Amino acid sequence: MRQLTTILNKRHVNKEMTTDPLGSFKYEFAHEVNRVLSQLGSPLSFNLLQVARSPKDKKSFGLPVGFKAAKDLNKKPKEAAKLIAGSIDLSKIPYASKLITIGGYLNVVIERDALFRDVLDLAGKEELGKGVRKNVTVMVEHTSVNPVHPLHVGSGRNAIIGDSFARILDYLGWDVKRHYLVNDCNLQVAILAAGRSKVKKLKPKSKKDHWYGLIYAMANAVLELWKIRKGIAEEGEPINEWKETIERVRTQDPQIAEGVKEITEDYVMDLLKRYQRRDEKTKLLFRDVAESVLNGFIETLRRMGITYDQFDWESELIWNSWVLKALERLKESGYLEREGDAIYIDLNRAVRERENIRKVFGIAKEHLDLLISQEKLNEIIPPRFYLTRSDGTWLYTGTDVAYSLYKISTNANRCYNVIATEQTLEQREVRASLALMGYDPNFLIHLPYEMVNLIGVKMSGRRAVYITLDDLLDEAKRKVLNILARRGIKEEEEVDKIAEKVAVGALKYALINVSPMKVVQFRWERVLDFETNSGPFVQYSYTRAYNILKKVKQIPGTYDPSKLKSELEIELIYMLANFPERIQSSYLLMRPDLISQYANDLASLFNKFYEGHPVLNAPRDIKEARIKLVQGVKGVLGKALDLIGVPRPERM
RNA sequence: GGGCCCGUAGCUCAGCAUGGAUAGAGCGCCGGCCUCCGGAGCCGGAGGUCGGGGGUUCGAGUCCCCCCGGGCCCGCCA
Repeated sequence: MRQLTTILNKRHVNKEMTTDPLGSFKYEFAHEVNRVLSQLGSPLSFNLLQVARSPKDKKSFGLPVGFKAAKDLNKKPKEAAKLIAGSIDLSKIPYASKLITIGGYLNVVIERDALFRDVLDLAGKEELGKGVRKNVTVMVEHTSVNPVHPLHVGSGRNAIIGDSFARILDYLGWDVKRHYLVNDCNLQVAILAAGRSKVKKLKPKSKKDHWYGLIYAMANAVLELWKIRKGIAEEGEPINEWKETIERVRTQDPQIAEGVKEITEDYVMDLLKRYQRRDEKTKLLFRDVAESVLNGFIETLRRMGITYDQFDWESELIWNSWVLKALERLKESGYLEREGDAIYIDLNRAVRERENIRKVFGIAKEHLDLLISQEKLNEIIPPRFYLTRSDGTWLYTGTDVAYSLYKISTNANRCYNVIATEQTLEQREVRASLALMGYDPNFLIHLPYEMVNLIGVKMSGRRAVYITLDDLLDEAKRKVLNILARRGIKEEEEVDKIAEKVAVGALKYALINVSPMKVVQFRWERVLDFETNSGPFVQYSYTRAYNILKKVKQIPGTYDPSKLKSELEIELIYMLANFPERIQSSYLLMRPDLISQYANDLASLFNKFYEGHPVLNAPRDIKEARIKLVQGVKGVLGKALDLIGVPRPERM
């Protein structure tokens, strides 16, 4: 966390401050206070985040310097604040007009008109909080769902968070490359391929990812039942659930239920082995399956406005010898071991011997000694990190290490991996592998998120029990169309476009608006609720601002910001002024939900303003100022929607 | 058993990186507002031992420790 503060205090170094008027005020204020404190011999220091708006007078910003410095200066809080105030040079602080002390607080009264003017200008140009182009490439890997069944709400959360985070990085000035790892070399795909091989003659009857999802469930059911008969099934594989799965598939597609039968484990493993060895016939089977499902994904994701710069195929990592390059480097490290054809990294030894590996797992030397003496090291760190199976096929872990090697060979400066929290340990193991290969493990940054809990249903891809994104989008769209019909928007083509935008907004907002570290409690109603705190609510406010501006012939060149003096107007502008800080937070904390929360708050405040503040019908001077305000709100609201990937409708 | 995460209003969630100046939204419930830029809106009301207990501090929802409850991980699955 110390690191975070350091970043925040360095923010003034680049030119971004020019797009963050309030931030530059806060920074210089804290900086000036720090200067005086050190002059007075106090080691205390403040950062810009601590500068808070005064809830008392509403027009000043303050720091609790008196309370904090009381001891150092050997004075009461009030006197300490006054003493510090005496040496503050206001000319060093932009937008500062007056210094006051309230108890132990040292407050600066802001030059409101100047601040408002700068904020509104930047907001209107949609440049508030925008970073300068850095000419540094950053990679974001997200979605990367196994191509075995359609995208459901869980995978949707990944894609939406990942896409939003990429948009935030882009706005802040990085060149973002969005990558999708197509996992086509694992057991799940092999099971699907095995199923497909049993019904070669069938042609897809529905959207391909949905259709293949049925084959996948059927293949799983048949395989598990076979395992149960052979007595090699894992515990907790109840025969009934698999029979139910077969019936579920039968009701949707009897041909699949009839066609897919008798799949053995040996058959699946053999297929996988052949594919990884690039057997041409097997390749045709796997690629056809994986590409079909992936194309279904792409269609859905595209509908949601989520696109990628590159799709990286796991199989290519094997065939183009990235896995072998990784093995070579790991061999050089001396920690690569082998047990028959199963290859693994001796993590236990690596952790004991290598400081950089301990660092990846967050274990200090002293802690390590304690763990070793208590024989508890293996409880914390799995002793072996397997990369291949004993039949020589690559595990996901192995190709993931190779993938990391590939990533670091690009010109990217770092890579965010948007991956569920359940893979935290695996992500550390991969980072450790990167370190053993001689690279900086911090190149990879795990952006973790929790799962989606479908209330009342236990989702299972293997059993074809899930809510698909396609179904959610369609259902939301139906509801929007109903509302639009009542609102009298008739042009058919436009109605469809609007409904699509609103449906997408509703779904994306519902999945992004929770902190990534919390499990989303998902209900259909949540996506279909278009009231306050929803995507459509924010979109609605946006269209209100948009349509006011549309009726304005010309945005005034000059205006008087002091005409904006009602409490709501002032609050609105301060909220706009906070946007850059919000973006910074959401970047540093890897939390796109902070943007959606902000968008909702801004929309809500704007609606209140809208209710009681005529714009077009106001007297000329007030009208000019309010138009600038509306333009600023529209700009920031629009940009916030962009950052969370929610479309901007113009009517709805 | 060990590690990580979560616990704030009936429900779903902000607020915790910055300890500070009177704990916030939405949904649901109760009651109001469409001659006026779009009512997917606005206004008002009821509703809280911030999981519990210690500690640090002038001050703790926020920091530290212990405990309780829930989730995830500890696979030659991904």
